[in-house]
Amino acid sequence: MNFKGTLPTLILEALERESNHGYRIAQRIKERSQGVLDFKEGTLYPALHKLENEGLVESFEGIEKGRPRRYYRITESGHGMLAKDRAEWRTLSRAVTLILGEA
Amino acid sequence: MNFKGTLPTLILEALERESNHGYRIAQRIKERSQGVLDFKEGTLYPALHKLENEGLVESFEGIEKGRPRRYYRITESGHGMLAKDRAEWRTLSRAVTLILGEA
DNA sequence: ATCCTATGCATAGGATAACGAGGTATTAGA
DNA sequence: TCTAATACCTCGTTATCCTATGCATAGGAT
Repeated sequence: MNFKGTLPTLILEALERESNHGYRIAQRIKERSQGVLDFKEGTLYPALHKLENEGLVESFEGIEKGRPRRYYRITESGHGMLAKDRAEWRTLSRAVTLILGEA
Repeated sequence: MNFKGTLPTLILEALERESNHGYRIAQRIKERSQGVLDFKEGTLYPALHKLENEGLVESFEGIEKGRPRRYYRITESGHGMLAKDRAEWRTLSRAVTLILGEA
């Protein structure tokens, strides 16, 4: 089960405190949502590349367990975008909840 | 500003108490969300036709101010779907709010 | 020793949702 | 008379997500 349009925001949130690599970001989203949100790899990696193209995240190479990993870190503009996205999420979710009934 | 994937649910909700025609449904969604949600006609009518194809709403012809209008009413299965959609909305919005922070 | 699962990254093809732009037509008011 | 609002509709484009697939390695089970 997933929520269209929220993935970029959730990725930025995942990178807010610490840099991470793609696979771990996806796991983190799943865990933090208690298994509800589960974005697939075919969705995650293109989204990550897009965020990088837009300058909202940067990637660098790291090594974990002797093997190369592609790590991502959030940029300045990424922090700004996250703040906007959070505000937008609140506005929209309140609007829908207003109509469908209290959560 | 809009929320991908919520339109069918919002349409069903709009028809829950009273039948209505397309244009009025869109206005209702906008009003009830205090102007936040604003689905365009190019989105609304195809969504309405799809719901009809799926048997979740039925249409009939009515007359308002001497001119024909296409009215929609929610069906039995439409009510069932609305209940499911409401539950799903709560699950998903809670999951996202859990990650992004309280509304 | 081999197989499966999980990890980890990536792309291709298809479905769906929404948007903008355009078309048609009527009514009410300036 | 012209414009805005009402009312319905379709088409082409873009974005998002999914499934399927490919490649590769590590660790545990058989």
